[in-house]
Amino acid sequence: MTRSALNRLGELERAVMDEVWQANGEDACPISVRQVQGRLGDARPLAYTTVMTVMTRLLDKGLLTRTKHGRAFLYAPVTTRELLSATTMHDQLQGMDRVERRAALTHFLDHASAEDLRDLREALDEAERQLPGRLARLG
Amino acid sequence: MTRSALNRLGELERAVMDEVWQANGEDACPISVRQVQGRLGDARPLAYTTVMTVMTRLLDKGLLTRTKHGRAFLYAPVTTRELLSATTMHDQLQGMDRVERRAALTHFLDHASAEDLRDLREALDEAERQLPGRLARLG
DNA sequence: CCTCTTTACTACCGCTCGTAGTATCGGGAT
DNA sequence: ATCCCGATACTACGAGCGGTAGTAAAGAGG
Repeated sequence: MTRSALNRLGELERAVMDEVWQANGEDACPISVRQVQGRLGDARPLAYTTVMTVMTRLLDKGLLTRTKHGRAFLYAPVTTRELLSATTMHDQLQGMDRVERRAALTHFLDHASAEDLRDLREALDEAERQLPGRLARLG
Repeated sequence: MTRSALNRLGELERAVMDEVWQANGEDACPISVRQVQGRLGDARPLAYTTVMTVMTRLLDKGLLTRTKHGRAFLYAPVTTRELLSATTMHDQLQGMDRVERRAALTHFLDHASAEDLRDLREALDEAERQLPGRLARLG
């Protein structure tokens, strides 16, 4: 699951991942190709094989796992959307020096909603409470 | 400058943008194609026309501007790397409900360095100090 | 006017993604 | 045991993008 691969998901690939993630949230995972086709069906009528091809590609990219269940495979997401987003956010800061990172973070907050700022502060408090442990764990 | 276009920059396109940004930091902007070719040259020897093609594409994508200077065009970045990163970070939260956003932010902090957490807290303090003004400005 | 640099236009190849057909295979019903 | 149905594997194809660059044209300087 290369980092670059994750950001470069196609439109349909992303839509399929969203359906799988949503199914996961409804405890409807692992999920079959047929079911994903059904979920997409309302907005996007696609051939069964199209959905299967996309899901196989997502499997190759390491975003889905599958297990055989009877004659069919059932698919489940390898990671959560939230974790993936967080990783991509981090990637955006890669290769910057500290000054630039700060600037980027400041810009990020400049355009954040009041809700996000509040949530972020709480999460930050929590993260800092756990930081000593994390640093110790890292040596 | 579509959002999707920004995340989907190719390897060389990204390298060219980095050179232009760096030149900008050295007050060496606007910059010519020839100069960018020279900056890349050490690590990546490319034909002049290759660099020009890429810079024209970046112009089309809205990431560069140019002004004629004598017979040549001089290019300058439209936005900063930091702002672009911040925008992409925001994009990662798009389409999530509040619970998911919070989870994503928490994951983000879980993998942040101590330095980033410190910088983020300071930036957060600053952002919250300015928040009332921002909210008022938005109506 | 000739030459050198720069630009504009065009091209090509490899890869990815959306889309799907065909061939095959395995189970359940008869 | 056989036939059928649904699922999978394999293959394909066209559009678009990105890396790469050649060629033609245009303009400035000698």
